[in-house]
Amino acid sequence: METPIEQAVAILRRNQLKITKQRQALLDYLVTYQDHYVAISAVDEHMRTLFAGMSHNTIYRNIKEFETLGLLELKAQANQTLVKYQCDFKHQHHHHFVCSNCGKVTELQACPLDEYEAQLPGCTITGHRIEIYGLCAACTTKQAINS
Amino acid sequence: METPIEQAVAILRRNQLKITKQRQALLDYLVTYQDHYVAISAVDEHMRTLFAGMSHNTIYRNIKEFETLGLLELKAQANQTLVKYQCDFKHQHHHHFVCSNCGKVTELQACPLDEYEAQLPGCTITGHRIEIYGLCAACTTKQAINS
DNA sequence: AGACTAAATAGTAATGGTTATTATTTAGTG
DNA sequence: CACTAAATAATAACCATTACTATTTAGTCT
Repeated sequence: METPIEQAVAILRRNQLKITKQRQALLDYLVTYQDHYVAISAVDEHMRTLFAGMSHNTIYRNIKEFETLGLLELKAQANQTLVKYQCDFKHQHHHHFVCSNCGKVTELQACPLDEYEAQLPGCTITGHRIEIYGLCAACTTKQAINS
Repeated sequence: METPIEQAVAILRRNQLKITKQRQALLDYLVTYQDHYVAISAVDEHMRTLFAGMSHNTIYRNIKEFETLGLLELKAQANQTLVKYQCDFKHQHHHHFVCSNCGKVTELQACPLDEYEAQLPGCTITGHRIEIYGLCAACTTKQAINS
């Protein structure tokens, strides 16, 4: 039974990337956010307090590399980019519900792409993104109590 | 038969916003992109060549105001924000197909929200976004010819 | 174990989209 | 025409991200 980090390290090796302390530290941190999006700049700040002397460049570069390997998922937001650990190495197709209070991500089943495809004759579909926003069950309950 | 700009101006008045030269110029420009997303920074650059002395602040502030009025639609992208004129003042619910070559936006019918809602017991859904990417019919044809 | 080499990193500075600040101007109103 | 709140111009600042380059290091080969 491989841990997520062991799986990730295996993927790095498979792609001839060196297993540096910095990359391991990054993975260790990101794996704690498997189902939440975090701002890359917050990851940057955190890593640089943990390891004084770690360079911005290293963090941003590795996050991008990890994304191309499928280890992470990136998402553009106003003024910054969010990152989430991608535990699903099989790349199963799914979509997301994102809690706007705590940031928790829930995977959703079902995909209506076929229905839309029928509305786009002659077009070439290369990708799509479906995202639902709101409060997760826990945050919905909390909100009800505090009001 | 009101033009889109007349409609927009009416909305500004209705919200006690002043009809300035700058706002009119912005609307005039944005209305030419009714079905395409443009980078706000590109709008900024364009407006400042057309009207020397127009301030960044004025452009960004007004675009945000227009968005809250429902005149525009904003979309976060890596490193910048895109804007699209929202001609649909009735706020009919729909989703988008975006051509990644020419930027053309096609509105799509149908929304699978109900299906997803059933997967989120106890949650509060506040919004959602569905976007499909690819090449529009015209760009698909062009690509076929050039290859 | 030691040497080698390409890859990775640190340290620093720059970039660029966006926002803040404040004095000045202006649209709408009476 | 005068008045006033709102809007703008002209900066400068902010801050996430990227660029640059000298130095270090992981992996490999003896």
